[in-house]
Amino acid sequence: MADILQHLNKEQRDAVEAYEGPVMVIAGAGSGKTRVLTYRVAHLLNQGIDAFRILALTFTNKAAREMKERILKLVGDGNARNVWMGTFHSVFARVLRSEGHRLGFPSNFTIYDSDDSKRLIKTIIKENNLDDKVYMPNFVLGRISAAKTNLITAAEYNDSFEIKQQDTMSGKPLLGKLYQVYANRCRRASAMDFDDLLLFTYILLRDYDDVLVKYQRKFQYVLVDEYQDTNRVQYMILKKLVANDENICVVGDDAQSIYAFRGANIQNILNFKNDYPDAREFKLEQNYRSTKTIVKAANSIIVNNKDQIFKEIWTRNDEGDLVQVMKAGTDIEEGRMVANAIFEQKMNGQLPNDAFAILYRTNAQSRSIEEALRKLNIPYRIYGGLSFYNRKEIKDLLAYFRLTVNNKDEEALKRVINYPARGIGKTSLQKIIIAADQHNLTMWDVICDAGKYALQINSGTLTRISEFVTMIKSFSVQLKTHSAFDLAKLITSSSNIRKDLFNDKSPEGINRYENVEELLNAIKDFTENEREPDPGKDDGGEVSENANSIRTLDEFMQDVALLTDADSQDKNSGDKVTLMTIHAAKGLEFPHVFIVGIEENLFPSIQSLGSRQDLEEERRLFYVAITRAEKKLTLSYAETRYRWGNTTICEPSRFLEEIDPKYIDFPRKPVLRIHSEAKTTSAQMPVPMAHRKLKKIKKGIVPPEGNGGFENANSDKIQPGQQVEHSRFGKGKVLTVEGEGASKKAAIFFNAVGQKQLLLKYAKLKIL
DNA sequence: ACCGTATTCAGCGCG
DNA sequence: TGAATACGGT
Repeated sequence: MADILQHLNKEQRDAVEAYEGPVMVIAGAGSGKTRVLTYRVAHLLNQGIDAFRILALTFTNKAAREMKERILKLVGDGNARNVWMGTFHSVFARVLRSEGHRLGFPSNFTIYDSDDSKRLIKTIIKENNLDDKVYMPNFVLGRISAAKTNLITAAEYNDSFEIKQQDTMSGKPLLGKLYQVYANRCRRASAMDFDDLLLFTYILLRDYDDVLVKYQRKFQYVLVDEYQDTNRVQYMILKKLVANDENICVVGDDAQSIYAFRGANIQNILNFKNDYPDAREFKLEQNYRSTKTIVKAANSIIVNNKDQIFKEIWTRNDEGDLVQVMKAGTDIEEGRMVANAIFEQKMNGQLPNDAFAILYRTNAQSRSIEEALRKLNIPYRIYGGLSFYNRKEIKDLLAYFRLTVNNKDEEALKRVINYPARGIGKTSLQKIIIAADQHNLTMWDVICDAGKYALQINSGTLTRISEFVTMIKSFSVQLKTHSAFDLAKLITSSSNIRKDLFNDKSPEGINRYENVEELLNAIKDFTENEREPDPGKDDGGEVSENANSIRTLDEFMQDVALLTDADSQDKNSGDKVTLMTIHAAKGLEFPHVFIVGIEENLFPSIQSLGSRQDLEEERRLFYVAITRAEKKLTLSYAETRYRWGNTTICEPSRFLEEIDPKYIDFPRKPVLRIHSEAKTTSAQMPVPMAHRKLKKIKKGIVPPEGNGGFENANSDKIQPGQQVEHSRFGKGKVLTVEGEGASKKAAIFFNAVGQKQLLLKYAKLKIL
């Protein structure tokens, strides 16, 4: 048992063995981060520490599940099952179910997903007769979310003179009011949004000593994965939880922080040592994933960032192939080149499809790639599209379940009161909402007693409303007496959802019907499977009070809001090429990786060019993308790209120049690559012509190509000793020139940014 | 109440 | 371009 540590290298072992006190592990890409976490938990268990006292927080549910499996394998006995493991949201949602009553929330509170939040905020904006061009729902939600993430409640938001002034100056003085109304509505509906799960947890720990003490005792050892992507409220929760023993271990990589745009605070990792002066820090710098070439290429990119913890990732793996760069005329051609390259590499290496991943910056880029793959009959799977739980039919059915569990859930009520159509239309609904507001009641209260509120709804509609209420009530009373599956089945039929979907015989309709069946199957599985031991019950927790009783629908609904596609996705995986955004690829690895669309204004994204921080986040994103590759990395860019219905001219990304050219294999001539397609398409001919024509049209929008004397045509003339000026790096001196033709490169020392290796083919240099 | 047409918008997305 | 929503006519 003790020799599990033999599987670890020195640094990993040190990090695992230092199990008391604050520890930070800076784990470079592919350095065995997950390994350290799993072994650390295993090690804690082997030290005799009670599994119920260990809390491991992960970034996704999937990561939690996988980690749990690995630990179970390592430790052997089932004890590891009792470790609290999950995302911040799922763990603290459970805490809130048992403690939330102190804040006025019942244990059956609903969790609003972002869709619910958006509908609600839209409703509120409309109710207040505000212009949704000024108060754009997404923007308003963003503000509210940011406030919650930074521990600012609605009351505090409205009390803050500074915030008020800021909002007034930006022409949106009513943001505070909207926040307040939104919060009131959530509360009235006994609902929390995702941010509330964290904010209320923090408030609970801050204001209720007994709660704080209870959970400090419960969570004696806390581990946090992907610490670089935690935000302020998560940070504060952790700080509260571990304040006594400081047995906290955070694992992360500042170089892979890619979620600052939604509030992740990279300072959490950079400041860890200030927060915990006794903290021990371990760096995992040996990469086990990628070839030397890939590791070094990645390093040469990330050094361009200023904000980072110094580390040097290295590997004992083979040198490997050079990073291949492909240049395409158009996005269509880029797709073809990638598909052809995969086809070739598959043949040459006898590789399965799932050895390949194609990563892109934006979802919109997947289309041209998909088409090309389809033409070559290469099976693929796209991640990040509409997830199962986001489908309309699933949400509709879940809304019935939600309303059954929590009658106050207004977003659910609005969703299903007239679906399937039962003649309770928009106007009637509006009247109900107004009455609810006037009497400060929930919509449910109003429709329960519809006669009482002088709604001015005609009697036929009133009858239908009362039938609806009766139906939902009949579901609610069966919650505790029927299994989740039985009740779900009943609801599906009694609500007429089953009939409604069954009658639709279009292919989409059939698909929807099947999806509903699939959800019911999932509930059946849930009903039949044993309940996980619930560590939420007081210490020990082995025997929960209902251990032998049936599993009910409200139990099922507790988990479902926090599930995502990841759960339903892996089972039907099969041998397919993976297509996903780089964000979605975090934490994954593939033998062969293609990163497409490496162009200025796309990657880095045009929105990131304004600030150094944003640009550095894009660079980290590129770093993450590169480090997904194990064996071979291929980068591609197109000279023109169809975007928003227009063809735009593209320049290769600055990131391409930043890669040390000695790791790059240069663009192949498109002619070589598309010959196999020559007979099936005529697209290659028009390309250059269309290209030229568009250049003229777009001249005003696209950065001038001449670039004020910054040409790359004069690469022949560049010689050591010359003073040159670069369009971005400024003035510098040429140190060496090597290579020939396309691979000709120069080492140049720039006054502003230091020494750079530049590929003269790309570099826009002016000789001074 | 419902359906077809006009308009708008377009970055990544954990829970 | 095309998806999602708002609007206006029946």
